[in-house]
Amino acid sequence: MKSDKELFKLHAEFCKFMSNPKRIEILFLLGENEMCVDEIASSMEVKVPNISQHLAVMREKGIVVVRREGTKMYYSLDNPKTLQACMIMREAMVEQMEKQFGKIKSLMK
Amino acid sequence: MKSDKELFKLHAEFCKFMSNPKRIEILFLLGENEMCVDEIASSMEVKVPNISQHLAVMREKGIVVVRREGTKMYYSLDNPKTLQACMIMREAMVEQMEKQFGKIKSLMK
DNA sequence: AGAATATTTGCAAACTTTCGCAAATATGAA
DNA sequence: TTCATATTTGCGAAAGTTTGCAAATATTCT
Repeated sequence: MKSDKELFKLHAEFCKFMSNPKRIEILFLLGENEMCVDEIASSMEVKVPNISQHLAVMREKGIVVVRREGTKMYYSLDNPKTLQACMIMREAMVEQMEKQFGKIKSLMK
Repeated sequence: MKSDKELFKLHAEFCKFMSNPKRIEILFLLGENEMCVDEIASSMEVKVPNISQHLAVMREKGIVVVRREGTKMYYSLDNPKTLQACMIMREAMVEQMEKQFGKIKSLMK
């Protein structure tokens, strides 16, 4: 009863990382390759401190893990399920958009 | 290039509904049964206007659909994939917690 | 030790989210 | 039409998020 609420709260906290477009982009990037902070930042065309802050959020939740190599910090996904779930959400979104409009037609091709 | 960013933004907007524990609880409830607003509210022990606001968020994104029957509004999930993705996220979270701590032991049983 | 490179942290400003409460709206019945 | 029930909307306060920039820290190389 009480612990259900606690579990939904943890679940929402865990999912919060997906509520930001940059963090979703990071998730997809790291799904392909382990990358260091400035590689992610330059690949996304975003300032390094901002990326570092988003990575800190993802690290706290255990979405990404980090490995040091000299002065560089290499980030990668801790569990492929996070990306898998995120991809299914995207499928649901695309199906939803197809149902309602032709929104995607201009974006996807 | 530009449209990738646009797509990540839409994706994050779509996923935002999962960043709130009450909306996750609603998703799980509606996964079992179609329900009307005050059934959801009393089952969750939350005020009706608050539930109605969360349902409006989920309706906007196309997570839930609604059907009127007299004075009652019956809500249900539009696409089972949203619940499926949310469940995979929960599995990832539980696996993550198991890796790090014994957090779940006290909550799950 | 000092310089160079890579990353993180702190902080303030702007913006967004959540919630409770009262009021508005919609339907059905008397 | 008036009343009762069910749901939504508007609004304001409190709390939380995102970003940029400067400063702090960590590692390596000379």
